[in-house]
Amino acid sequence: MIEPTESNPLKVILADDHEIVRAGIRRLLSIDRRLKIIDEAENGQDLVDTVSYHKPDIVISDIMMPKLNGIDALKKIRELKLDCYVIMLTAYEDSFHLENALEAGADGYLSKDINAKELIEAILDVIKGERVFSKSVVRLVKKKSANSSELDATPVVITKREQEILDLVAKGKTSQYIAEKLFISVRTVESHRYNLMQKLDVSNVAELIRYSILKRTSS
Amino acid sequence: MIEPTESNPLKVILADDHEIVRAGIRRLLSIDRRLKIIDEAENGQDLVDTVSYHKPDIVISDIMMPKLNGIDALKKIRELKLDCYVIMLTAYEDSFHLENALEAGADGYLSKDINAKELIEAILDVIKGERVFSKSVVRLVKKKSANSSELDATPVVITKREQEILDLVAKGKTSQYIAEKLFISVRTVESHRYNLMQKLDVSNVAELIRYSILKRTSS
DNA sequence: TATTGATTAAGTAGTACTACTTAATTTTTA
DNA sequence: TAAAAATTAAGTAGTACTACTTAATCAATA
Repeated sequence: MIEPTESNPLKVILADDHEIVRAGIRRLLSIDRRLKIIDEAENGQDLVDTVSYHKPDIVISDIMMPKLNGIDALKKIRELKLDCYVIMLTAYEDSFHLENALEAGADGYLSKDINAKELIEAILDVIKGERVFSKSVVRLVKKKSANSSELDATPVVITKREQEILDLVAKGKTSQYIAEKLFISVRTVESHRYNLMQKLDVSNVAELIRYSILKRTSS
Repeated sequence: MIEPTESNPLKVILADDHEIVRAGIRRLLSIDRRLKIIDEAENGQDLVDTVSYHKPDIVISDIMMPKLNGIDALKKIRELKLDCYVIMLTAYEDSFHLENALEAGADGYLSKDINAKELIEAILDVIKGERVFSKSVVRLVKKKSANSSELDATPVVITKREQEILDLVAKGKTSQYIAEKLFISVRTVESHRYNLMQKLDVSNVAELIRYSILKRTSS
């Protein structure tokens, strides 16, 4: 990719199901004339279609979207060998989504907290072939790469029992309730909760729920 | 509606995005020959379409579905004056969804924990013109109708600040973190959390998040 | 059958959340 | 500008969750 210029700008496609978010990104990117948003998509299916049609240089996509989520859309884009860089822009700063995104072939994984300057820099870096992560995500990457030599890709395996407990936790049930329902000790439930959080690299029920709800939406 | 019989069974349509759930309901209803499932839908849009086409006697629908959620689908069904009873079958036992469902014109609101006998009875009751709620939901209804004479319909209003805090809570942020981010006291954040839970009639962060995520999916 | 993985459970300790009240200050609106 | 609503904040107390460890039992499988 040659250096983008005002007369030969980067072709960008945005994907997010919320008009507000798209408007926000449009706004952020509007300050740099080297970037041109050529189309937008409000779900993963639209995204795959518009990427096929427009052949953009770069895609900036949300993860949680109706019809087809961002990660599955990314997989399709890679399958179809549509040559473009893809940055996931998301509210989920956990290693579960990060890993899925990387595995699917994302070139970047940025938090929605990002500002204009950072986003534009990230795009330009990605175009140069680099991978970008927002600061808040770096620590997850570090943690992972410290444990593994290069690409460990240890898949997160949630057992049947854990899934059962996760579902109840996500419904707002207390450990006490879950214990009674499943005829096990409160301490056992707590163990499962703890193990789940370890596996998913989160530290509270809120993030646990995001995982459980998103997983359902994505599959 | 005349009494359904084996030779003249009730026409039922199911809507749920998960094949597993539909299969489960099919199973539950299969024991009563007076009920016949004539079609299924896996999202709200499909549901509206199939109801328009098939004119069923009764619809049993999930709330959280892609494309169009169950409540919005119900609204459309009512708008289109498609004459049928609608029971929401859901995992969300909170007054937020209950109220939305009732407001949209639901004839029943049942928990997914229901068993075959209860479900069949509920359907037959609804056909007689009654409204049905599963036990776990009754307490919510009671609470509401105690305060209000008949139809209070006090809308739940979440202030800007509360929304801001809800979003952070839903991201898994602690009160400590939120306080620092918004330059307010931890106790203030806790007050907002408490008020939010009161307004939404829930008692922990898990249910709070369901609300916040679902609200986003539904609007 | 020996090993691995799943499930169970408890110890210990700290942190965060939840419940409910009261009330002062802003801000908004009638 | 007075009244209402929103935001702030703290008191008090209890409950639930989170962190990390160790370990027994059971089931599957190599």
